Amino acid sequence: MAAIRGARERARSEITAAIKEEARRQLAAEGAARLSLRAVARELGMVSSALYRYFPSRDELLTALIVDAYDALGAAAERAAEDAGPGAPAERWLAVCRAVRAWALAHPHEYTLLYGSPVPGYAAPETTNVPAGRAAIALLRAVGEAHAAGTLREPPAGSVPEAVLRDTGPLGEQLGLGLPAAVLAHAVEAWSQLFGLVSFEIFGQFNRMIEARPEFFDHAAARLGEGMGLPGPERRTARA
Amino acid sequence: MAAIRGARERARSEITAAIKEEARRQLAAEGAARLSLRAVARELGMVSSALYRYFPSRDELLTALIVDAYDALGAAAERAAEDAGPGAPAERWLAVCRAVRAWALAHPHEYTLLYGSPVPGYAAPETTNVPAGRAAIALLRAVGEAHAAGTLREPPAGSVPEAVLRDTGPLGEQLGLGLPAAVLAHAVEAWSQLFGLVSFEIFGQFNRMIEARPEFFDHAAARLGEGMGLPGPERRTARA
DNA sequence: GTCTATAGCCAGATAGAC
DNA sequence: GTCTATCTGGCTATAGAC
Repeated sequence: MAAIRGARERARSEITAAIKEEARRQLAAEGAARLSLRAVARELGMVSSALYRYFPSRDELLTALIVDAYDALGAAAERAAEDAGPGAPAERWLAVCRAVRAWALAHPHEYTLLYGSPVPGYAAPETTNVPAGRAAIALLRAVGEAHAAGTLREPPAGSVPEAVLRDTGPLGEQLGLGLPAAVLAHAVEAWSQLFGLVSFEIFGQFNRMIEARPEFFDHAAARLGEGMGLPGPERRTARA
Repeated sequence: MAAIRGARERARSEITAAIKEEARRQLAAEGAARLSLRAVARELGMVSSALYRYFPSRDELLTALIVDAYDALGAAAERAAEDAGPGAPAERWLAVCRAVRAWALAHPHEYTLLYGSPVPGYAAPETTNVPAGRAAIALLRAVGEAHAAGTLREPPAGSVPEAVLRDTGPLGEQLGLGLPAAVLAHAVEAWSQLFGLVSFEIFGQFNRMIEARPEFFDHAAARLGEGMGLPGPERRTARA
């Protein structure tokens, strides 16, 4: 009985995985807005109604794809942060930035699902919030480490508007990384700007303009880190 | 005869405008990927085949919408640059940034058409290139002015990778704004980062995180200008 | 330029047999 | 859990009358 349930559950999870895999292929070909349960079923040799046993609606399938993608991106970011090791926040920042870009280039359609245009008529449920935060937190840790070590150049007092601090203050407490509101404001700016760089590359805005994209990205991402106050490579030893 | 042709052409351009207007409404409701000639025709009380007299295919209609949107954004950016007047590049930079954001907020679905996910199966023709450049050029003029006035803090020699300079050098000559390759590299970085800020706001990534969005944007955009070497407001008089 | 009609497709979702 | 069948709607695009 237990064995049967085990076999059934394994079959179920294998079919679920196959559905998601095929759906990701369709994401590439048609885009999220035109993801079709019927087409997925057709490609898998199933009949469309059978799919409803695995995903109760098209939107649930979309949500599953989104959660998977956020988790994959988050895992890539966390791995890069760990590999970079502690003690060199600017290097770690850059490593995580590179990991984000590398993941986006390797999975452009999933990146598009996360950071491209919203899908009309679809609203992501709250369950996507935690996976969505993973990559951001991996980036913020590099800043948090520099702050904790006292090597972070902090924003001049009064330079960040009060209204913004009222947003980032509570956010910082919620994150629990010990980041002051002004630093977090700069970090959120850098975070969104980082995704501007990646999105422009993924969405083709650099076509016939920038060909040296890895170099361009590295340079821009490193400058983002500096702008946030991370100690530059040349300054690190002088301060340490 | 001439009057008849005039009337016919007026009717034609009025219908063309009505089609585009309705198509923009659909863009909002369904997204570019699901823009449907039939639905547009239905809403206008026309029959779908009649639309083909105005736009030979769905893609041509999409191209027309894209060109119109780039032109509207470019015009808004140029107007902001003119209103800001010469002599204060940082203010002009900020004014154009604000104009880009304001246009995006006022026309989120057209912004999405331009800077969101690519539409699967659609490739924009070359005719979109010139309109696409207008907003970027309006931004670059602020930098060019500071450079011409000698108030621009230029990137340290050797700080921008050679491979990037090989891209931005020819690009700068093509633009004819007299910008050195290294400055243009920083400008392209800032340009893409600016759109990162706008896209995150338009696409909802700041929901339940940043509420003071105008202040947040102004602060970030001004810092982008500073990072590009534009003279800060406090430094301007000291240098002039 | 607009119409009807048509070809040849596609979709999400449900009912009920097995 | 999968199947057939069905409902109800959608689409691009073309042919040919008017």
